[in-house]
Amino acid sequence: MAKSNPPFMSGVPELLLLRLLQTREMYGYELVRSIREVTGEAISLGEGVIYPVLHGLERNGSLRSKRKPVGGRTRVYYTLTKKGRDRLVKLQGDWHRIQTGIANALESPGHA
Amino acid sequence: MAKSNPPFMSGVPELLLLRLLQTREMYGYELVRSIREVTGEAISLGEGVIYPVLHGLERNGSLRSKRKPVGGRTRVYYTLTKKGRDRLVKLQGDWHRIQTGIANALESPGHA
DNA sequence: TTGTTATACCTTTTAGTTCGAGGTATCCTC
DNA sequence: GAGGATACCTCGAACTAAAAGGTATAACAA
Repeated sequence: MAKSNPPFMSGVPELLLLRLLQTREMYGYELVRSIREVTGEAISLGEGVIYPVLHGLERNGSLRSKRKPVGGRTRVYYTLTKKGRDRLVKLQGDWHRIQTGIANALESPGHA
Repeated sequence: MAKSNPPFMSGVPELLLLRLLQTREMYGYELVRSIREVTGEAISLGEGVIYPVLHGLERNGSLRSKRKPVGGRTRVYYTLTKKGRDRLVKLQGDWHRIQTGIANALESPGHA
């Protein structure tokens, strides 16, 4: 891994993409900006992260894409498939579990 | 990365170790079990993860170690240094930020 | 006393992610 | 016509964590 956005993420890009696409279809460049907004600037993922993940999700059947020409440029819009929705539910559950586990660890006694 | 404990962790081992050592000094093998307990089984980190992180933290001055022979075996106890305490504060802040950002992303509208 | 489980340390290999930088091309504004 | 924003993409480097393997002592059971 590398060093910005501080650590603590792995699978997070995937989770965020699926979550955003649950609301409506979106294209890559748009998703890059959306992630910054939606997370209140807490998380910022570059195109070099987003596109590969998008392609991977499409390859494994979680997403479907369709190209739309918009004013000379082409946008590639992504939509969730059934499999993608299932995957999202799973990841949300995982995240919740981990997040709760860490919260427990951080709260316990020892603010000595 | 790999695939168990589900994803979503990176820097998490370090955070948990520092947090546990904030309470009291502990040795490696003990930390491995403690992490399972404290996180309510949500997170399980093997020795292959813990020891290297411990050594890294000591190398960079976040931890100090001392060997104690206990009934024939030797235990290596770790304690937080000033630098380690600072590091913990930083990581907790990072975690909080990320965690909040993701919570925002997951809650927003779109439960369509 | 032999075998197994638990304690306790450790390293190496492998697999996987993310980041950053770079690359192309169109459109719009100044 | 230059520069910035839009829009797609790929590759290489850096880093992580996971899994598996390795040593050795202690404790307990068969």
